[in-house]
Amino acid sequence: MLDATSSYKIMDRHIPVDDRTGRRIVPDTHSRADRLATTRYGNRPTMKDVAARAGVGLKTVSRVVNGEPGVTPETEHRVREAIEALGFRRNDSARVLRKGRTASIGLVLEDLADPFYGPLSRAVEEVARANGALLINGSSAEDPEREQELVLALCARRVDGLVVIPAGDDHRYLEPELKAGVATVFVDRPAGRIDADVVLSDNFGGARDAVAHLIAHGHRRIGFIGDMPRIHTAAERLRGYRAAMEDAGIEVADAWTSLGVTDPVRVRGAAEGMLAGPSPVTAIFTGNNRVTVTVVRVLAEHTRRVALVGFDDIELADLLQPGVTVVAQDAATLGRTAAERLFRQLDGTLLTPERIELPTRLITRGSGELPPAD
Amino acid sequence: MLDATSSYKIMDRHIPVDDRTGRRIVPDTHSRADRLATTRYGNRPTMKDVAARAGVGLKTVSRVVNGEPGVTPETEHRVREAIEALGFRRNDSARVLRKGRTASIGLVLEDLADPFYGPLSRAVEEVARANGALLINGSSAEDPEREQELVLALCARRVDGLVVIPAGDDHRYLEPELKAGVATVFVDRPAGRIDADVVLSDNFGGARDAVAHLIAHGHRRIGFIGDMPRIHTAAERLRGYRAAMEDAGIEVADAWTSLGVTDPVRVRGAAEGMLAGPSPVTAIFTGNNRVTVTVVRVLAEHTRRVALVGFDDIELADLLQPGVTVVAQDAATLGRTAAERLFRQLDGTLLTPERIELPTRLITRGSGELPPAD
DNA sequence: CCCGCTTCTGACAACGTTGTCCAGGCTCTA
DNA sequence: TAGAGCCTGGACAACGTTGTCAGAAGCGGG
Repeated sequence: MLDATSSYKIMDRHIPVDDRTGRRIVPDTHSRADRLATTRYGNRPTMKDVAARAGVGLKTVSRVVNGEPGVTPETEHRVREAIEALGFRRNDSARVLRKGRTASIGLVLEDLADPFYGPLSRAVEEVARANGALLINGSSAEDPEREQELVLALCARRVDGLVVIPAGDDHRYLEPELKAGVATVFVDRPAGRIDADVVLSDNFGGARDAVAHLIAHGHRRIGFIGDMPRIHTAAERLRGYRAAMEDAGIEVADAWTSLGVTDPVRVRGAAEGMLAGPSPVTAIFTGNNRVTVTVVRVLAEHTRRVALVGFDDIELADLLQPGVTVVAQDAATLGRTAAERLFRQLDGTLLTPERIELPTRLITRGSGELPPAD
Repeated sequence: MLDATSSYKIMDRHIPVDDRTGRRIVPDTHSRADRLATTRYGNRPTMKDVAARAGVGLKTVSRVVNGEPGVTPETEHRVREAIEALGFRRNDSARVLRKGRTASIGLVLEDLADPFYGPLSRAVEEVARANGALLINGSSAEDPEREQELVLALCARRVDGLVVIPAGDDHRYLEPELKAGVATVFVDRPAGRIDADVVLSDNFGGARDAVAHLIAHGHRRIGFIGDMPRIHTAAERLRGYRAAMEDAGIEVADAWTSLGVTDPVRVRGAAEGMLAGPSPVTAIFTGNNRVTVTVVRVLAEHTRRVALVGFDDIELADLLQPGVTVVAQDAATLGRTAAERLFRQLDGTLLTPERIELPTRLITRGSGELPPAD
């Protein structure tokens, strides 16, 4: 799948090639510099070329480029001139091969376009930058196979570490990589069947608080619309919902919960269903931001006022009528914490995997404080 | 800055090291396989190790790994067993060095956390994936120096191509890279002082339409709040605003335009300023999504109804009272178009730089259709 | 039985960089 | 002025992979 050879044609830059050896043929000027100047990467100059032009040894160029001591100012000047003249830039691929560290980390998430992941990946990027690393990014689209494919492609690139928001629930395929020293932190959902660092929100507690909040405002018939329970966060939020109901001694009717429903059309259907019938719900707890947005739309079309608390904050939630009460999780902190743990694994100060749970915050804006309207 | 050596310590995995040579010391079992098994990357097995274990030559392993023909099923089976047993994974860094292509592209944008860039980078990622490439991501934070630093770091990694949303206005530093064959496409804003592919929205036309829309609804005193005119999009939108006003024969008062203002506090101040005074504006045209959001908040606090059209769509804009009329640009198409052109550059079918302008779309939702309230 | 052909395999060099180590020239001191 | 020690510079190998090429083994036909 992710394979360099088959991907796209190598652009031939119209340089004659020796049929037998495949080497580039260059007019032989009998000058060492000229012969050396013929390399690949679209004929990028190498240290060898710079050395030839500056009339110094290869290693001396390396020393200048890397700011190592032991080069006279005069020599350094000549080298710098040659670098400038040729437009040389060090090839980090080769450097990586030699040094064994790529100074890059991989981030696999569900969907870059989801507003929840924007701040998260930005936070990871900031930490990476502070540690001199670049960020390689990929979306799994909630597909376990694609997740694995991406993760392994990143491992083949020899990223130093991985931040993974898992789509699947079995990560044993990562065992050889972990053993080989690839630092790994899972975020938002725990890893499956392996022992690894994980940073998550208190999904259970947040959901329980949200539903308890609705109960405290007098609701008894409370609906829940969430994602597939296969997804850890969804399962935890469902568990929180159930716990709060049970704490209040309320028996949950089957018609009140709708699981595995996220696309707008089906969410709409689920919401309509709960609001119809002989004993409709008077409040809805929505399991993530996408569901919340759709339910807000549905409720806006209804005359009866139905209370709503959503998991995840949404932009402009305070400007709606009524404002949308939410359980907010801090995506940026999630990402920052995970990335920081990653680099602590890398510098060796972090040894045993831990599970870190970050608190959520209930933000009341009106929709969650509406009384039941029977 | 982005330097592999200084970034973080290499984790010592408690393997004794020869002080003189720095090589790992391994109990000498006099077995070739055992000696070969000692490599780097946290002691990852290499093809050499696999070869030794399978009792075949190095190249045969390479053939199996890459699915090249000319290996008997029996040999292949032995090799695959060895790969499995050792947890071998091909080192793409070495592969890249040998092949000269990294099958990765770089994306430099302003801020991953900005909702406008989420869909854009997702679209770029999709195209990259379809072409077998990975995506390396970085945020410039609207800082030209940081943009350059990032771009050059990506070039040092030898990404095959770059998609850049420029922060600066001088990209001559890219000339050696372009000459060396790094495919490059600029998005959202054109490159400065170099000739390169660029994909942008019709900022001028969109802004003119937006303001003309307000004028058509009877407004004459129309304010504009936008970003620094140093930023191309901001300048174009300002130009569109001016053009629409001029077309209608309206002279723009100094107090009506506010430039270089994006942080919420100052936007709020600018908006309040326009709405106060002897002849306040009756409508505001906001230059980007962040400004729009703040102005929506400000207007929500005012009793007098002020018309509003914003550049960029915002989520839930239809649910506000009134719905927010916007000029929407299609971030995903922007990204997809740019990435597709990038790969067409790479396969050699695209030769001369072009400027592509994508149309914008005026979405009327209420706020832009309010009549003037003097 | 030998020759030539095909099929499979492996030795070797190369990609561009960095780490090691040694040579040569210099300075400084006795 | 000779010897020790330091500084600078360069030759060389190695990182893990792939491309080239040639050798070995198997096989059929003359």
